[in-house]
Amino acid sequence: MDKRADNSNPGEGPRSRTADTGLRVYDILRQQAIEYGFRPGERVNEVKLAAELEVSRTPVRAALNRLVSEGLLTLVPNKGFYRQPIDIDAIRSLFELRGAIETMSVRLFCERATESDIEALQRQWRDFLEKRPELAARQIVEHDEEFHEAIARGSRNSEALRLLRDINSRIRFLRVVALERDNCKTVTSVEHGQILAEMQKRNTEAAVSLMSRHISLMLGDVTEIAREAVVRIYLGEDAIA
Amino acid sequence: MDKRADNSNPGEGPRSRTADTGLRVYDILRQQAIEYGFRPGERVNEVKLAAELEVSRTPVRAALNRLVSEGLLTLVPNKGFYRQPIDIDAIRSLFELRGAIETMSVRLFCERATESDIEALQRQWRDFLEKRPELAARQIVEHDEEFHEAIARGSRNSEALRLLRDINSRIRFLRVVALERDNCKTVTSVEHGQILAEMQKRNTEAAVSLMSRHISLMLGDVTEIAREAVVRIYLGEDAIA
DNA sequence: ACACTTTCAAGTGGATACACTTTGCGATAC
DNA sequence: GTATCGCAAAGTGTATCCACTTGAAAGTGT
Repeated sequence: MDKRADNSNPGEGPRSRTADTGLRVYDILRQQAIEYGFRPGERVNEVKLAAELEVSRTPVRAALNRLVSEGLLTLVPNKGFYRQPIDIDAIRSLFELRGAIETMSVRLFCERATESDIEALQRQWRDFLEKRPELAARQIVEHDEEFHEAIARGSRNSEALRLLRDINSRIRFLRVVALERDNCKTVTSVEHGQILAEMQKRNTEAAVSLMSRHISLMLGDVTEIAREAVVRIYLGEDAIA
Repeated sequence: MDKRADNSNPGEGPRSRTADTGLRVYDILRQQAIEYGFRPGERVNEVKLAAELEVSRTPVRAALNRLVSEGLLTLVPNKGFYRQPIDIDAIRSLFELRGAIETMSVRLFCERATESDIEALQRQWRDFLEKRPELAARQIVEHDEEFHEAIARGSRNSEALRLLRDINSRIRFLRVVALERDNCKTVTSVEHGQILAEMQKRNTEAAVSLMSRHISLMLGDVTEIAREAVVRIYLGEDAIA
C-alpha cells in the first residue's frame, strides 16, 4: 500500500527524500541563528551546514533566504550569508518597538478579550508562579514571552502577535543573559499579576501604564548586557566547534 | 584581458550569468506581489515565472522564500507558493499596528530629531503641497508614506523604520483604492502640517494625539475598501495575462 | 626584503537533472 | 450513467553540476 515503505530507512541509505526536509532545516537553522550558534558577524558556510545536516545546499539556502527577511541574517552578494552582528542600536530599537506593540496589545486586550481569555491567562500566570522557583533563566524568559504573547493573542491582532514573536526571538538571548546576570528574577511575576488584575477590571489606561513601565524597566543598560552577551557567545559552555 | 568579454551578449545568447540576477528577480517579484500581480489566494507558478523572467527556478524560489517571511506569500508543502489572500482581519491588524508604530515614532521624533531633520521634513511637506494637485492617487500615497517614513527616520529607531516600510508596502494597494474611491484627497496634507508644527515645538503629547487621530481616520470601512480592491484586482486595467 | 602578479582552492550563484506528489482525465467496471 | 481506478502531465522539492568571484598563498621581478 504505502509506496514509500522503502523509506523507513533503517540504517543509512539515501535518507528518505520527499520528507519535510525543508521545514526541518529551517527550524534548526532558525534556532541556531537565534541562539547565536552562528557568531555575530560571522559568515555562514552553506556547504558546511549542508554537510552537517546531511542535506544538499538547496534547502539550506532556502532557509537562509527566509532568515534574511526575518532580520537574523544579511546577504552580501558573492560573499554569502552573515549572522547579523550585535548592534546596540538595533537592539534598543527592538526593545522600544516591543514596548509600542505591547502597550497596543494591552489596550486592545482590554477592549476585546473574552472572559475565558482572561481566565486562561490567569491560570497560566498561576502555573508559572508555582513552577518558577525551579526554572532556569531560559525557561523564565520563555514563560514571560508566553504571557505577553497570550495578551497579544487576546488583543485579536494577528500581525501584532506575529511580530511580537519575531522580536522576542531576536532579543531572547540578550534577555536570558540579562536575567542571569542580575537575578531580579522575582519582579516580573508580580507585575504580571498587577497588569492582569487591571485588565480583568477592564481598566485600560491603568493596565497600559503598568505595561509601559513593566517593559521599559527591562531595557536597563543595553550596552552592558550586550557586552556580557558577547562574552557568553564566544566563551559559552556550548561552544562546540 | 576581460575574461567575460563573450558575455557582452549582443543578441540572445546564454544571457550574462554572474549578474545581480537574484536581487533583480527579488525586486520584481516583490513588486508584483505587492501590486497583486498575483491574485489573492492564487498559486504562484515557479516554472512560468522563471520562463517570463528568463532565469532558472533557483533565483525565483529564493525570492519567493523571502516573500514568505515577509508575509506576502505562504508556502504549502508539495503544493507551492500562494499569494496571501485579502484577509480583512489581517488588514485591520496591519492598520492598527501601523498606528502603534507611528505614534511611537512621533514621540521619539520629538525627543530625538535634530533641527535639520525638522527643516528637511518641512521642505518635503511644502514640496508635496505644491505638487499635489497634479498627482494621481498612487503618487499621493507614496508621498504620504515618505512623510511618515521620514518621521520614523528622525525617531532614530531603525527597526521601526524597517517595519513601517514593510507594512506600508502591504497595505499600499488598499490605500490607493480607498483614495481613488472617495477622493478625500485634501485632508492629509493639512494634518501633516499640524503634526509638523507640534513636533517643531516639541509638543510631544499634542503631536502624538494628532498623529493618532490622523491614522485612525484612514482606517474607515476596511471591509468596503477590501471589496472594492478585489474588484479592481480582478477587473483591473492592467490585467495582463 | 618588498611589492606586484599568478595561480589556485574554497565558496557562492545560477542552471539543470531527477525523484516524488498532486491532479485532471479517460477508461473500465458496475 | 456513475463511480472508481489508473495513468500521465504538470509542478514541486532536492540534489548535483558548472561558471564565476573572492581571497590568499606562492612565486617573480626589482
